Amino acid sequence: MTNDRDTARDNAPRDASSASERSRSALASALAELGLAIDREAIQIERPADTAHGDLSSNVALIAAKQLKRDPRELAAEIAARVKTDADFVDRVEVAGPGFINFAFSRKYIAEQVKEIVRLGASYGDGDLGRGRKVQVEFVSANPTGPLVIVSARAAAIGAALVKILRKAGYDVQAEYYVNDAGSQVAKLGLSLLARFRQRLGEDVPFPEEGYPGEYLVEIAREIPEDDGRAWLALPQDTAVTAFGQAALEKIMHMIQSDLELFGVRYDNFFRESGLYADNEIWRTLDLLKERGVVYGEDGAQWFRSAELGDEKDRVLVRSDGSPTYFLADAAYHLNKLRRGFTQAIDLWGPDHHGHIKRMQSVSRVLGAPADWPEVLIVQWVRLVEEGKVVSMSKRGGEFVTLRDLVEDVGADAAKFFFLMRKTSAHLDFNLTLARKESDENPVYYVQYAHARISSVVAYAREQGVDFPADTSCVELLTEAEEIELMRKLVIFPELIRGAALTREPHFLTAYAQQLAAEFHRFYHVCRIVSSNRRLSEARLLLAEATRVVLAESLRVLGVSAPEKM
RNA sequence: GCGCCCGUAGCUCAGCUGGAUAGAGCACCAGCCUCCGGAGCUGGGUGUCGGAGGUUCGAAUCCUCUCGGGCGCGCCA
Repeated sequence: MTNDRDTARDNAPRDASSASERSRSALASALAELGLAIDREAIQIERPADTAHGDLSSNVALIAAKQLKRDPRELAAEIAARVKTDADFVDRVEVAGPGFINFAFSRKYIAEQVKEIVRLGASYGDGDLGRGRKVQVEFVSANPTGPLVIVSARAAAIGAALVKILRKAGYDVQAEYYVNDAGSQVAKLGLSLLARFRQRLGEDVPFPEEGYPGEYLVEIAREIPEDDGRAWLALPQDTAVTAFGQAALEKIMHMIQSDLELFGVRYDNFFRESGLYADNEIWRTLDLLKERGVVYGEDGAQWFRSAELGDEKDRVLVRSDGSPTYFLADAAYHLNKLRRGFTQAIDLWGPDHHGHIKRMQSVSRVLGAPADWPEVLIVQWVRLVEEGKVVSMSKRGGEFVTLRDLVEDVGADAAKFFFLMRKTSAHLDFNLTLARKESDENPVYYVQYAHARISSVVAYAREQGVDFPADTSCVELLTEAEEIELMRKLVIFPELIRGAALTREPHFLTAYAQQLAAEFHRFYHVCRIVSSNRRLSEARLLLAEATRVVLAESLRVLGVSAPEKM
């Protein structure tokens, strides 16, 4: 998946005061002094994996050495000698390894960041990457033919997290659910419910072969007022099926919405496919495609020339019986999105739909969309694993393990956190045994525990008369290795949000939350927060609070609660 | 046959768009509470990064081929 559309060539502004920009500027001046013409944006700044290599690192000397045919270490030394930095920012610039130039933040700089976190609170890490651009994330959009199942639960967790991450990164985001309430499955649903209703009346009727056999339709049949149902049965067959289909649809959509609510996932909009028919948007979309010369008739059907646009073959838009395909409806839907002004539409689809990406992008392109619009993320399958063994997801009567079953089993927090631990495109083994555990083995509790522990310590400190000081200069007293490591972990949070937004990958945040919790526990174990040394106590309290702020914000974007007590 | 995703420690997976000595959790073993929450901390790793070539100063990462697993290729949605 291309996810670099917001990188340098997109000219996304960066905070000039950010650490990487300050380092970039220092390197750019040094390079200019040496008469080396290197584009400022080509200077790569990265965060070394090993903290012994400093806080920021640049490989610019390695790149330049190649062009100049020079020894990289020698060149790096020349550049490093000319790098001018403020002692309030960096106190060490070193050459290491094959020719990296490493920057180590000064204690003062790191202390400033900690104060900044406490001052800003939840808005710490908010970025301007999106510059307020309108983007849409469409996710789940499961057909309203039954309750939400596990793969939809994963999509719900990922979509909701993505929405929050993108908002934090400065995008104007809309969360949308596309309701397929117009296709042939509504007729199947109608036939199924009609049969269930007649069965409820005691009639011995067979269940339709193509129907939805789930138990939920038996329950829905029971909920229909008997007089209504009988009246529908008296209608001509087609009309009766439609009536039952509509009734089933509304009940099921209601069920889906309450499942999503139970899971803590909110949408800004539920977009109904049927609206595209009511307003004739389907046919106007077809007309537009015809105008653009990409439609032809064959065998009585209307075809889209997708093969010429990168798809495997041409696709049917209108069947020979005159009815539109799902593909045409989807094209109309995406045209509708485009007209709503989204600079990017991010669609989360199941892996069984990956073959549709090319045709959806090419038809959108013809309708005026930019390249890679929509951007489709494939949410890979989930397997449930219990006691080391794969659990069958299907239950008796053609039902599947639902989102509701999962939430009732392990809780919404654990479910979401586990779904977000892997990258979206990777298969996920959901360890039910581990997710159920309320102990240290469970990563969700590990992170939440750190948050609760800090909340408790802050309360204890206040009881002891230690509170956040007005004069925060005491933070510079924090010099223990565990304190420094914790602070270093805290200050990368804004970059982490930016990275997760760019790559559309929430799993960076679950990993980060675990690492931050671990750094805090280490710090807590070694450094007593409330002690007889008042200034030091205040400093450590500020550090604990900064950690709490960042943990809470990480959990918030993941959709997981940050409890003060457990 | 063609296309997409995935092969990294016993298991489940990270690896930040090509960097420095490949990491984490789980499991297993051994330790640590007179003290702010022990749901915690510390120590313990002989990995053909599926395999083979290639590009590069540098490859788990990019390219080609190949083996294995999943999914898809409908006038269904």
